[in-house]
Amino acid sequence: MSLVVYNTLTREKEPFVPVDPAHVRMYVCGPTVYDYVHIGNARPVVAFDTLYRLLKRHHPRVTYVRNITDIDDRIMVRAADNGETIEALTNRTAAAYSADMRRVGALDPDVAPRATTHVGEMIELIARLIARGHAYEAEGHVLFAVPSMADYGRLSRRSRDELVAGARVEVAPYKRDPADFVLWKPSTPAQPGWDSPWGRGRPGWHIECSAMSAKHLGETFDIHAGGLDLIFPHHENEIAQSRSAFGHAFMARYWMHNGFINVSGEKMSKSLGNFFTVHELLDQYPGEAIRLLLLSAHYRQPLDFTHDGLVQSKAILDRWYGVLRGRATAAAPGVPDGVERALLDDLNTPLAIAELHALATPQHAAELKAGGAALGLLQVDPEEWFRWAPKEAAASGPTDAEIEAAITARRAARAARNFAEADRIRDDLKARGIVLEDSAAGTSWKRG
RNA sequence: GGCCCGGUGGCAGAGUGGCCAUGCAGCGGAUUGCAAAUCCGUGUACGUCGGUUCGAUUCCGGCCCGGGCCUCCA
Repeated sequence: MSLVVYNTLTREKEPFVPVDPAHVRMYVCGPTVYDYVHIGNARPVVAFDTLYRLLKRHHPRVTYVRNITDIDDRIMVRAADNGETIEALTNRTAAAYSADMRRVGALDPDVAPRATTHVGEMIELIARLIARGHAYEAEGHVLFAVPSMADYGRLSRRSRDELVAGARVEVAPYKRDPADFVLWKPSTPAQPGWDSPWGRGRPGWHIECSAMSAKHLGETFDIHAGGLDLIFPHHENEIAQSRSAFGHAFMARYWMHNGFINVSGEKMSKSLGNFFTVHELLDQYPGEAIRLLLLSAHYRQPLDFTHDGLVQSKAILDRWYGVLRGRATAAAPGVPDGVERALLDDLNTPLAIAELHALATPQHAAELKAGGAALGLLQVDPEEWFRWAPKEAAASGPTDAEIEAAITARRAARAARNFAEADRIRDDLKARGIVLEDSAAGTSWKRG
């Protein structure tokens, strides 16, 4: 069994062959940290976290880099609006991002580089592009000369001419070619900036990923991933920068892109305002339910976001944890074949989930847990899972001790065949969000 | 206008040239003091019109519908 991935560069599924078999390297574009991320931003994190886990099972060494963009005009605007420093804003938001991503079950990347600590590398890269005739200085800006690259546009399958013809924005007068893009731009004294050979300024959007991937992964590497909307211009321009600077035939061998989360058929986005932040969702649903929902559609397909979908995901996890409950199950060694086979086929997580359903029986509990691990699921103690409650209910609902006391009282009532009282206790708990389940072994409960 | 993706049963969502996806919901049953949970059973699904084929939801073409990108965007 070997991994096959869909490569945006060729628009085909291809066998995954690492550049260096001893060391697989992947880069995923992370967030611009000016606010809490929405669930759409969490999709690539969860999808490619699943890929990271898979790669680690099949290769001796994997390095996963997920960057933090902490210099950007939106950050500058937001910090000014909030009356806080850029550092305070980006530190706070980046910390919230890491915490939220952990709560949806994502492993930490091996390296989480920040743009602001790599400005030196960016300046070096830009200088290199100028020296090689791929970039030029104009009015304090440095621009990448798109016509200097013969096959610019290969990833997004657009020609320079098409881009120019379809352009929706005004072309800055200092550009030699309308398709040229900014590598470095000047800062006013009030704006954050760094000294450079071209004066005090700050980097353009795309250069950071070229600089940071080269530093932490090398001039070429295996997988570069992110959302569909990054294909153009972000990834196209990264390729242009890195290949032109280093002279290689490719930057990353495989380009993987996840589809969008939709709301009522439309892309979830900050500008449309139709988004839910992961942070607020985590008050209402367990992170694991959010993760399962994100994995329940194939990563390249659109996924319609609904609260009902989260409720369903939680119900599925309740069932699976119900199988594990009271069984002190250790995960079986390895990953069940069906699950692994599904994942190796371009991360077919919905099929892997179907395999998990087939394993959701008492006799397969150990495999269920092992299969869950491959998807980053089912790893907490079942009792802990069933004690989870939405933030509000957790604050106002009965404590574990109160529940246990009520169950004891009910057991006494049942023993006395006082079913009216037993049912009253059960209904009372139900009204407070606690569901009781009687079995031969006794009564268990869950927060529902 | 250019370049891309999609349209599968009530809903979610895989997949395949001929046979079961899977889950949720619904319905029937078992079990239960009653429930809950669990278990068993239960569905003429593949946008549309043509073509290729012994046979197409699956391959090819047209059309319709929806979505995305075209320098803020996961």
